[in-house]
Amino acid sequence: MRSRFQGPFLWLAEGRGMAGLTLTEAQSRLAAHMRSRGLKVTRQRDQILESFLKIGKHVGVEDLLRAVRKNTPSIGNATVYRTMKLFVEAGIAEERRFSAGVTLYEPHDGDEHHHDHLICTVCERIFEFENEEIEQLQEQVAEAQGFKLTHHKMELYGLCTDCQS
Amino acid sequence: MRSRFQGPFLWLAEGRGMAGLTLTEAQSRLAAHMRSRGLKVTRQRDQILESFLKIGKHVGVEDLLRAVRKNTPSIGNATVYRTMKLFVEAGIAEERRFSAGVTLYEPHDGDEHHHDHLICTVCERIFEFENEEIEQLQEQVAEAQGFKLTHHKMELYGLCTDCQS
DNA sequence: TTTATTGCAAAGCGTTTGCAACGTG
DNA sequence: CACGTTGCAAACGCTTTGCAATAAA
Repeated sequence: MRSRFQGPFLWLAEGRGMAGLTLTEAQSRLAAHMRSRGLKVTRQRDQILESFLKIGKHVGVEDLLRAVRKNTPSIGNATVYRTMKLFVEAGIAEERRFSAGVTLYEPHDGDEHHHDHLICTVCERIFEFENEEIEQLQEQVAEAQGFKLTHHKMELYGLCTDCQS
Repeated sequence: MRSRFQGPFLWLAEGRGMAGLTLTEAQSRLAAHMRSRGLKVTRQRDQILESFLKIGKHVGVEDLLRAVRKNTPSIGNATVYRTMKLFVEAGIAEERRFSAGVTLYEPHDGDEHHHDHLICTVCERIFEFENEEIEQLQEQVAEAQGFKLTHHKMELYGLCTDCQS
């Protein structure tokens, strides 16, 4: 019954370039985080970081693992799981759970340039978009309830152009 | 490491009343759905429906199961899982996956009266809100990409009033 | 009487953990 | 050298499934 999740494909809705986080930038961010916590930068972590950024978009652990194994065949899945958590803590990656129960990671550029997702329920492609107006209204809603907002998730589901016919 | 999910508590942000879906309304909706599909209305399904609506807010299967067992101690968890899927198909319930990996169900009133969530990252309470302006902007964004919107999810995370001190 | 549904227990899936060997600082 | 990290396999928690018994229609 549960159809295997095929993809996901990412289509940039706004026609803008890919993630702004460069490898060297991420590497130094990681190094800083490791240093400050007494942790170590290992070959595996660096390899995972490289593959992760090369993919540059939403990735699940399974796909990421496959990518990393091209260079480091012996890597274990536990390492990837552990490392992605680390990346999240280091501010390099963001974890997103989509509706089908799929957990994906995506590069975290910084707090400027937040984007949300448009998801086609038929072909399961994921499109990105940004909308400053909505973000401001979200702030207002939060403020009205006395909330101090830290982050948010917004996903719009529907049929993309191709799947409407 | 993974802290057991405590709750969730629901706080109505707008001070409006609880879900508008009445038991009889839901029962007839269910009966119609069953009839049209050649399925059966059983004691268990009716019992689950009653407990589900009585709770009236976000429930996980575990909590719902506990509630139903007060009246029908012999009920199996598989039945609850299967029934909730059925309710979703019948338009009685909506499935929501929150970030912690928690899957919750909530009564589905109909398409009018959609609400979203404000979630405190400290106490994990979930507040509801509605904002028509945001909904309209979402429509605009979707339209700009040629999308036909069917539904959406929006979750705002932050610190609630109580947890800011 | 037919066919869907139930409860149970077993399997499934993605993720996490314990551990001994290993590698980094 | 000390101690964090790795890969492995086993454990985990939630969810789904196969099955024989049961109950709606």
